[in-house]
Amino acid sequence: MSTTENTVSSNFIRHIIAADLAANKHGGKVATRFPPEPNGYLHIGHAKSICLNFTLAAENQGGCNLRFDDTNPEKESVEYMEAIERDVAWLGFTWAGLYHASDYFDKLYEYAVELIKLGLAYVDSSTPEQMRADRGTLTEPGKASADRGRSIEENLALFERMRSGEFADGEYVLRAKIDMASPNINMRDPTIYRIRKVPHPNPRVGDKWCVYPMYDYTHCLSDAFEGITHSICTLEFEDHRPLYDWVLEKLRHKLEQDFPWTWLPQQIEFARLQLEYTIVSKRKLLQLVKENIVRGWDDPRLPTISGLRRAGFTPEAIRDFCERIGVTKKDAWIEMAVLENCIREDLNERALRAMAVLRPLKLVIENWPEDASETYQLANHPQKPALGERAVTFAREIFIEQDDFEEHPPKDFKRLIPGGEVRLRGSYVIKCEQVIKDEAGNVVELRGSYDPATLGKNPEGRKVKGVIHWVAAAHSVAAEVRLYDRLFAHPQPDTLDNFLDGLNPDSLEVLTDCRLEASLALASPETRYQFERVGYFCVDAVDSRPEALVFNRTVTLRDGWTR
RNA sequence: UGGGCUGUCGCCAAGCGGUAAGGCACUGGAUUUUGAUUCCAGCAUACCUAGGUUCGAAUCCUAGCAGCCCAGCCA
Repeated sequence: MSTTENTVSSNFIRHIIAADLAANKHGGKVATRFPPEPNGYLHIGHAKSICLNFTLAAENQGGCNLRFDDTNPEKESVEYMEAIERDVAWLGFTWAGLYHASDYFDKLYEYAVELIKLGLAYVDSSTPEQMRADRGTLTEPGKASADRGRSIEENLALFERMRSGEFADGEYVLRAKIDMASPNINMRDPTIYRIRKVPHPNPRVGDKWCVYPMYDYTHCLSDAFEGITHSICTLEFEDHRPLYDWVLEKLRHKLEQDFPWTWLPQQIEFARLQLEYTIVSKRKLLQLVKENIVRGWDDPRLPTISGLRRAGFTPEAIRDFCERIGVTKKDAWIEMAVLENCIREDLNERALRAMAVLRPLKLVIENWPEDASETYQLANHPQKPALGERAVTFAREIFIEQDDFEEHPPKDFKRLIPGGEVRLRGSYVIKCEQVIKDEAGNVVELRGSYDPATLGKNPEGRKVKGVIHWVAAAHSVAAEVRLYDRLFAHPQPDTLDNFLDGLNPDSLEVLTDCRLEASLALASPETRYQFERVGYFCVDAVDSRPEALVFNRTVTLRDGWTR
């Protein structure tokens, strides 16, 4: 009956969960987790996973954990962990529990010992080179290492010595004993523990360990420890699912002993987000930051959560985007227009309007008295009176946008031309009487007149089509405005041999001579506005100061007029 | 050519044997003191291809074709 319900699109994971619930598979429970490795900042691709995991749990009265997948201390740091927590919270989600895979190291070790006792894991002294050679190829089976037949007792002793620090990095590894001839390379006796004599960033771990478990071994068990029902990850882990299930199945008896109330989790894979004209790879993002190609992880040109936030995106827009793009197993490239539409739609509703002249051109209203001024109360939002009004003052000398005057206008140009009339937004209709140029022929100033009969009403006997924004010179404040454009000129920089070749050389233009209407003088950091006829802007959270305002362009307004 | 996965409008995406939802983009037109917003209209006889089963197939079967992922002591 309702015509306003937002049609939440179905997806294959929702189907799976519905079926599991119907079959009472996990005692009617749904528990998920978002498991980032703290080796970089979160980006829009993570947002897709975050939204998926948290909403799936919430839709089914379940919880979603935030779990740091911190099993590789060489790449991870607390700085990243803190940034991740901040970003997930900013997106609007509350985790049921906050965990670290590293907090499971004791248990994980104990389970590894169990695997050895079961004859399902062995300590191998092969070098990385030897292991690679023994692994075989995509079409040929692998060969067994000489250590594969080591006795359980010997494996137990060696693993204990690995743990106690007797061996150097790389001297030994612990491997699962599965099948060197498996067509699935992940099953050819994967390494599950390696020696790394480095401290761990988790303060509760510190330098306690010098052997660290690998992802495949750690992840499935961590899921089981936490009672996760649906372990959602991206497509590249599809080939790892048999290993995920193998570990759980072999250790099932121990899990059932330690967690008698729980169940074995199931891994479900979906396609990761691919967004045109940008990059969502932590490695490449890190490179852009390290090489100073951008100004940090929160550079507004980056698709990081912190970059989007600084650019002026709202959590609501990002969540809306994640819902709209859907969840499937198909490699898909999302057009940037979808993201842009989401933020425009949100900001159109909530951003207060204001006038800002980005590239000022002086216009003197010659029939307006020297020292007179007039103040209007203009609506903060044309469709929402409830959002109030602000005062805007008009005077003899004003600034208009350079783009809004054309000496030789193209066809259908609706703005100001020599001898032509245009409406000043919220004020009078004015006419351009004279164009003043410098020696080089550049237009440096305009002289004009206003029609006193046009305030709040249309002139009689003629139509004035154009409306332009303006600011009174003496009633405006200076500001720096940063115009951001897509970071890459190439739609799929990821597919290039060197993704840096796809960079857009004009991704940032800094305008230092902008004039804003006076009401903006008090704008506080992170406040978002629509500069009428120009776009949505946000006060920069890092560099803006009351006496030196800095605005970032979030996105332009749609422009149906093709220049 | 080993294994795993995918193929519905320009880009996403519903659909699960009963005769192609929706969003973005695009194109018209209306309203508008933002060339914005809003509104209204249009936009796949067609679902990778070819066969087959069926009264009926995007949905089932068979054979192809195309694309993506995997040989870290990364995740």
